[in-house]
Amino acid sequence: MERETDHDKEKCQKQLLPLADTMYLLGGKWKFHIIMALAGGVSRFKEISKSVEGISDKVLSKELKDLEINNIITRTEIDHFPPIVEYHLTEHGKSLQPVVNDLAAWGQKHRNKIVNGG
Amino acid sequence: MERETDHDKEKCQKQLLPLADTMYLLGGKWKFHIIMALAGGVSRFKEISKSVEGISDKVLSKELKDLEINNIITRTEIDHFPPIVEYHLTEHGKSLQPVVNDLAAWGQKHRNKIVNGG
DNA sequence: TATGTAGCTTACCTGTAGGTTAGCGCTTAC
DNA sequence: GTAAGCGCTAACCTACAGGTAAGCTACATA
Repeated sequence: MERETDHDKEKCQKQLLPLADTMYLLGGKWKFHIIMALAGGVSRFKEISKSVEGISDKVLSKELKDLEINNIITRTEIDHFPPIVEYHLTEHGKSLQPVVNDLAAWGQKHRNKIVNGG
Repeated sequence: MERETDHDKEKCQKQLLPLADTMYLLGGKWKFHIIMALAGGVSRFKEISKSVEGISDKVLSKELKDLEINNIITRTEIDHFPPIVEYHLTEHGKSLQPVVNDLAAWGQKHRNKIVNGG
């Protein structure tokens, strides 16, 4: 019954919570788009909304809030009229980069598998 | 305007599709639980449903179908009464392991950051 | 005869992510 | 005076993921 190769049930169980966190945090339709826009040097609200095609102001605003709460981005208001608000990736946010790359790489491989009828 | 460090907008755009695929494939409430159950040596429907606490038959059945379509698992019917069906990770499915580990590791780090008020 | 079994499927219901539209404060530009 | 601009927010609606409950096959046991 406990005949597993290099697998440890406890360890797996423990992975599930942080995994769920991550998936929740990065899930949804827009998170990656936004993160990548920010990674690409875009920083102001309208710039992001232009860069992330199709997103509405409301949703963008909400997603940015989510990301800020989770310490992925910072929000800086500059006292000015019309308002200026800048968003930037935190170090923690930047640490997502390799994970995202791996995910994308796997996704690419997966795409080929499926398309080529693997 | 094109002043980016090691960042390439095109590359990012190209990442978004496979990224979306992956997130769609692994997203939802149960996929990881199921994959981990299978990775842990569990293979029959009822075993999985017991191992993945809280999942309903209907949802498990649907998720397994999804995973099969996406070539993450195989489904083998054994002619028998009562029916016996075995599910196993494919090589492709197993190749998710490192990605999942990275994701979980980042999630763990993230959890600490947030909990410790990073 | 009734009940339990494995692996589903069908029908139905609910919660929520995300879409649409509108409007706010406050200034400059026509 | 009125229109446009930025960064939101509020009100509303829809689609879909996922939950619950029941039923199917065909045999085995009580």
